[in-house]
Amino acid sequence: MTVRVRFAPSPTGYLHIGSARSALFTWMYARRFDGVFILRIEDTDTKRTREGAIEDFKRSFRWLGIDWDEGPDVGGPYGPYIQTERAELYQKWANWLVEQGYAYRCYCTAEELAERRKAPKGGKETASGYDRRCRFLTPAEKKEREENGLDFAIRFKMPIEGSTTVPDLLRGDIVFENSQVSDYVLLKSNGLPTYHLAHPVDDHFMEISHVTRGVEWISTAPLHVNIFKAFGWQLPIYVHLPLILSPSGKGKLSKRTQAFDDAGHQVLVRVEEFPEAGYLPQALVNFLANVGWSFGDDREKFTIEEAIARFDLADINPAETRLPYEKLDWLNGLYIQDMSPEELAQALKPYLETVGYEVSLEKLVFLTPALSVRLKRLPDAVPMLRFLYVDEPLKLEVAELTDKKLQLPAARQAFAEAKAFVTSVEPYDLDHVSQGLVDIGERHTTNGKAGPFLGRMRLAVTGQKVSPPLYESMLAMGRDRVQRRLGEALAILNKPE
RNA sequence: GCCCCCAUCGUCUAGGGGACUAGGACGCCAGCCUUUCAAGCUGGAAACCGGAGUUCGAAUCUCCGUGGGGGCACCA
Repeated sequence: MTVRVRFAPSPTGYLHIGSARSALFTWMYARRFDGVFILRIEDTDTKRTREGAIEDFKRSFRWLGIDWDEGPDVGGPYGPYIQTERAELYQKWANWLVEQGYAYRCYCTAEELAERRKAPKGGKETASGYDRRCRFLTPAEKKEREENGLDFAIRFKMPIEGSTTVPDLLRGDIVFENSQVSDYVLLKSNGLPTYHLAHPVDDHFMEISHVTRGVEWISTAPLHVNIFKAFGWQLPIYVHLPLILSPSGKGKLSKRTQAFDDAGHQVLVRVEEFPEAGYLPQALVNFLANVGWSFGDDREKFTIEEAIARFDLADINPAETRLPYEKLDWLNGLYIQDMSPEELAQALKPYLETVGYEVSLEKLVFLTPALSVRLKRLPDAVPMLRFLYVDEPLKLEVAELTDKKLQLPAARQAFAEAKAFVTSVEPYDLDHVSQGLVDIGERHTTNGKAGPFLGRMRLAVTGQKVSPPLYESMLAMGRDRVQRRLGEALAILNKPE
């Protein structure tokens, strides 16, 4: 069987991280089995359609590295791929269902329906949603409504008795009592289809082999199965993908969930938020593929190609899940370490520039190797590199410049020597600077180790608790500024107590 | 309320009747290393939701609870 799968967003919002995972799984499956991945736009709710949404989706997909073989701008033999452009097709098949006795016209207005829905929900005997009243109109009543030119929607005649089995790849057969399923609207009174009609029609004519969609569709799946049966079309393989829950586990993850989880991690929901937050697409993709699916040999970090080679929809864990954001940070850090100094410097530049730093790529490339291991997200570099771009007086206490093993008189002595050393050392490079400072440190600490001194040095030179390693930082700052800084440090140390 | 789905460490997961003393990862804790912070290395705490049943044997199969989730629109 040819694998033809699709991702079908409605252009109302942005690409949700959960949808992105569903799309990723679907796409991986197509790539694994040399299938076709289709992008279809479900824009039949014209009131909710947002200008630019389609472009936003595409941008997010491109960033993630998900490409599509058929779709709005690439075309394909099964187009058009935008549902509003297929309106006639849906109308034709809706009418066919009416003619064949599988569907009927409903003249109830939206207001009437809303009013009736306010009444308490029925018990076991009643189908949810709609009471099917227009299904049983007498010929006279029907004639009267037609003559009055009433607007109508087309509803499916759901079998009232018996049961319907929905085969699901991840859960096996799911059986529903038909009485539980309402006569859903297929074609709205404005002539556009609902999802319930568009899904069978499009997925049939686009020859979709596997319908991947969220679990929220399970409850209407028996309707879909019956529509396929009425049309006499072959049922696709249904794969209802598990939902992503909010970090608290209360309800699904949405734009409205809390901004931070219990561990203080930022809860990002829209794919487009990830690049600006400093996540790498490889890391996000790796991360998403690892939630609800696992590589199989305890490996957590893998390339998308490696994952595709082993991926199967049937291996997806059907349980709902939360996103372990702290694991994303860890993975992202690993991918940052994989970048070359040049790549990382380039990637860091925009973040530094947005806060107004004047970035020299050359200096950045020099510092980047020392920096990369301590970044989880790209913008983490901004506070760490502050000392390089912001020249401000040192604000430190004496206590911060001394140590148990480097008490006040020794600290004064050591810093004085360091200042003199920095002024005179030739050449001013990594080897000489490090040797000289280690030597000074070893001579002044009580334990004869440079460590305590070098730690105070870092603080004095960068003014920061967290920074790249000392020597690299000193070289990047330049001799003059380091000298000046050490002078300030000395002044603090020499201040009368 | 009714229907449906799901259930292993805090979180993401492996496991699908015996190889389970339940494995890995993140996070957490401790130690080592160390120029702070990281990284790295070593070690540690940490789970089969409960109860029946089937079976010589159940984390794995069945049932009943419980908990969580989803659905009950002329939205998708």
